[in-house]
Amino acid sequence: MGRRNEHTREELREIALQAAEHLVADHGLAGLSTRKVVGRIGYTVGSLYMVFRNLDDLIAQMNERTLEALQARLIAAIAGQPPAAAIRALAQAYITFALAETHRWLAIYQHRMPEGQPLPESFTAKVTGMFELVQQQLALLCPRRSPGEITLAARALWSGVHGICILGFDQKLEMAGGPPIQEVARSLLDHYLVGFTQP
Amino acid sequence: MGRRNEHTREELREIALQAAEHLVADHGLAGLSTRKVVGRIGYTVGSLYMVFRNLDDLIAQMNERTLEALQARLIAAIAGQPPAAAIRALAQAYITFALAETHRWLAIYQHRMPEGQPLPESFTAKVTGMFELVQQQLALLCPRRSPGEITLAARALWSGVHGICILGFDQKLEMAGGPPIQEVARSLLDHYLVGFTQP
DNA sequence: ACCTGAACACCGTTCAAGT
DNA sequence: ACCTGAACACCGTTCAAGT
Repeated sequence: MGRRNEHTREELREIALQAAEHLVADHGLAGLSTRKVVGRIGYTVGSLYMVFRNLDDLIAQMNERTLEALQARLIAAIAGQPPAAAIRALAQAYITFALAETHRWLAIYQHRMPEGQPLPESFTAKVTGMFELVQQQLALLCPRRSPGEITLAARALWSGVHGICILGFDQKLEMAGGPPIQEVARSLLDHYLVGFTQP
Repeated sequence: MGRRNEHTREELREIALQAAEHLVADHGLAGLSTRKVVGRIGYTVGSLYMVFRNLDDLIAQMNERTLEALQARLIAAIAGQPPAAAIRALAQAYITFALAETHRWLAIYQHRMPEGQPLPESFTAKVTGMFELVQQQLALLCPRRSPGEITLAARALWSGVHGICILGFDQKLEMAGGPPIQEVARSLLDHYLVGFTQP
């Protein structure tokens, strides 16, 4: 036993995160466990703790990678678009990602750090960065509005789109026969922006 | 052992649900377990399965009671209010409940039934009932709008308010220094309704 | 230094056995 | 009929021991 050195620390981290992502994509966050991760990569439980502080740390790092993928799609979606179209493109890209990567996207919000422990700063930084994409386009669209008003509107719209996705996937607000979430989001943006862009 | 008959089935169900509610209120859904529930009520694990199908069933029933409490507050909030004020009152009452009963309210959305298993019909019925409160007030406010438009608007607004609460409590969209969620919700409703009530 | 695997304290669920 | 408590298969985490 011991000392195999088939992988560097960084390689071990990478294959563990990939294994975790596969497990979550297939069975949701509840289907993830340390033992299943190491089972997939041919290591034993203990070795995970060489690379991650614990399971919560692994999940946080996995979710951070999901955020990176999401942000890349968002940035691609607004490329070259004027502000009004960009805001709609951001919402649609968010929904498209949530629809395509449902389990991985859900895991971002399902996971909660234990009581006192905060998320790593790099994590919150990525969330803030994504949020600023909306804020920038809103500021371009409504140059007369104060920074405070822009922040408020960005939060209202982004939270709104997120809520539409969350409740759309839960069985909680059963969508059977209801309007598709793209249309709900479009309604939210269109009507809100009418009110917000007016004098 | 066996055969104590200190409680009827219904009483056992009641004290178990109360114990579960206390555990969740104090430590969140993650702090709930069958063993902790029976520890609190002086029974052993096996006895839980006389009254609940499994832990998921217990949680679903607990969440249904939370929905009942929430709905009661919502109904009280709109009493005697004209439609426009009633819609704002619904949003504020939802936020107030989420702020006061954060863990129990979060548990409604954190819990997910295993793969195939759907939520009991009584559960989805209560969600639908709550949702219809919004729909009714919107229909009163905008009698010209078609039922389809009313449904779309109700879903957009209710999902929006929900998303504002969810992201407000997550560290995910860090609220530090940001506007309070009541104000974000007010912004969402005000601007949306300007656009929606216009010709 | 790297990795194992046993150990520990938990967990959900089942079920033979007791009253 | 009601309830127990042992049993089973899982889980996250730690750490002495091996190379």
